[in-house]
Amino acid sequence: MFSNFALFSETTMSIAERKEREKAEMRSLILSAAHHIFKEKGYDGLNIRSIAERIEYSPATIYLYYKDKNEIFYALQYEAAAAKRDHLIPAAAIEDPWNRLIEFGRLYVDFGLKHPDWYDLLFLTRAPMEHVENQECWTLGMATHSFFVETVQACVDARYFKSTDTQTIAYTLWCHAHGLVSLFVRERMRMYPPEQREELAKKSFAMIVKMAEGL
Amino acid sequence: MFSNFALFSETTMSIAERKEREKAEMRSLILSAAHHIFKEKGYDGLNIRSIAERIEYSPATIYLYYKDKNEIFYALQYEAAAAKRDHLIPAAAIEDPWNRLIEFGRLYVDFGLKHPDWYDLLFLTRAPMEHVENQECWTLGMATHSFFVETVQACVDARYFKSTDTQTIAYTLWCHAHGLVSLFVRERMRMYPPEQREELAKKSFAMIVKMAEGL
DNA sequence: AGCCTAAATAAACGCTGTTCAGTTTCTAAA
DNA sequence: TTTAGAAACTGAACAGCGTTTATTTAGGCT
Repeated sequence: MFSNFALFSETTMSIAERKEREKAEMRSLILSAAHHIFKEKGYDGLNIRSIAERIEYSPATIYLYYKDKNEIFYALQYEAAAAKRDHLIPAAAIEDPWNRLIEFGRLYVDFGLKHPDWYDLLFLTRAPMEHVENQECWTLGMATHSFFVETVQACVDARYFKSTDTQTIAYTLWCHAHGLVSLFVRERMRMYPPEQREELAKKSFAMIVKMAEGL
Repeated sequence: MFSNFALFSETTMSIAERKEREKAEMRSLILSAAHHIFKEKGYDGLNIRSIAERIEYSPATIYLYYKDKNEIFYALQYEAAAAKRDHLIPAAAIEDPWNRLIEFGRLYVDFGLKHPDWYDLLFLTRAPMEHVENQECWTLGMATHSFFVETVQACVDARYFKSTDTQTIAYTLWCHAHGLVSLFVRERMRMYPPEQREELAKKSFAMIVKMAEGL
């Protein structure tokens, strides 16, 4: 009757460990399936049944490992955040803060244009943002953003700007980069001829750099 | 047998006119219902059945007046474009191109923050953009955008900038404003404390104006 | 071997956009 | 005024979605 309270035997322990490991493996199996489908068909083409089919389980099984589709969304958003961080890492090696800032910006835009789906997931998708603060992806995103702000701060400290309002400078530069990428990702560049679009983006990036020099 | 080819009688004509009028009235009835539901429940809360219920027709009837949900979406997008144009109109009265440009930008951001749903519909919603070029909303949006570019051109002509690259200047300013609004609309300002957000937007707008002065 | 728990699933629910066969309403000609 | 035909409208269904439930299957413990 009170067997629940008995200490675990060694075999029980190892079995419990295996169970836990299997649970984690199943979660990552589901996630990697979601990842693949997302990359192939985009977020719209991603649904529970297609995940289930790919891993050869029933749709209901998914719900034993993820509470709902949002949890999968959060996990995927974490992958996007990691991909973005990895893409930006090369900039961190640059010592001069000004050059680091420029390269960071260039890589940020580059990431957005090369991986529109990831960017979309991170910054453009409607999601239950009320809960995202508690998610890993949020923490990671904040860390990357902090790195950006710190680089701006380093530029301020090194007197690259006249202005010392680090937060506003960072935010303003981010707005530009985010706006630029967003117009591409959500296909609002159609008002420009296809062959002009990328050039316009490059010119605009160069222009914001010039503008920032005068700050 | 060939009665199809007979000339319409006068009564037939007037009836045909009434029919046409009724058709147009029905279309606008559907659209205004969609408009209301959209304003109350947002785009996600808008569906064919809710429109049908509101106008007291069956869902199938909707399809006699609009090909599919996308056509309603386009019509709604036109309303959003019209609302945006109306919001920006006051700027057109300002004679000095530089002040006109600033006010245009201020009103643009103001519109986005005051009507996030409209802004979303215009610039952030995933839509079958392949066909939107043929829609009225696109024409209207292009006209408003042209007004913006012309204002930048007027500033260039009046030597407000050293640079003469009108297109890139306009695009860069647009990127900033669009990015700023997008971060609000898609709730990515959560990394800043609520009470700081609007102030940051204002400061950033002031900063981009300052930056533009040095162009 | 038998019991209990945990894993997996088939089937359903309620929601969506959309279509179609069938009914009702209206109009034009006899 | 009657009647054939067209036009307007709708109930019911389909296929797809996220999610839940009752039930079956499998695995580990006594």
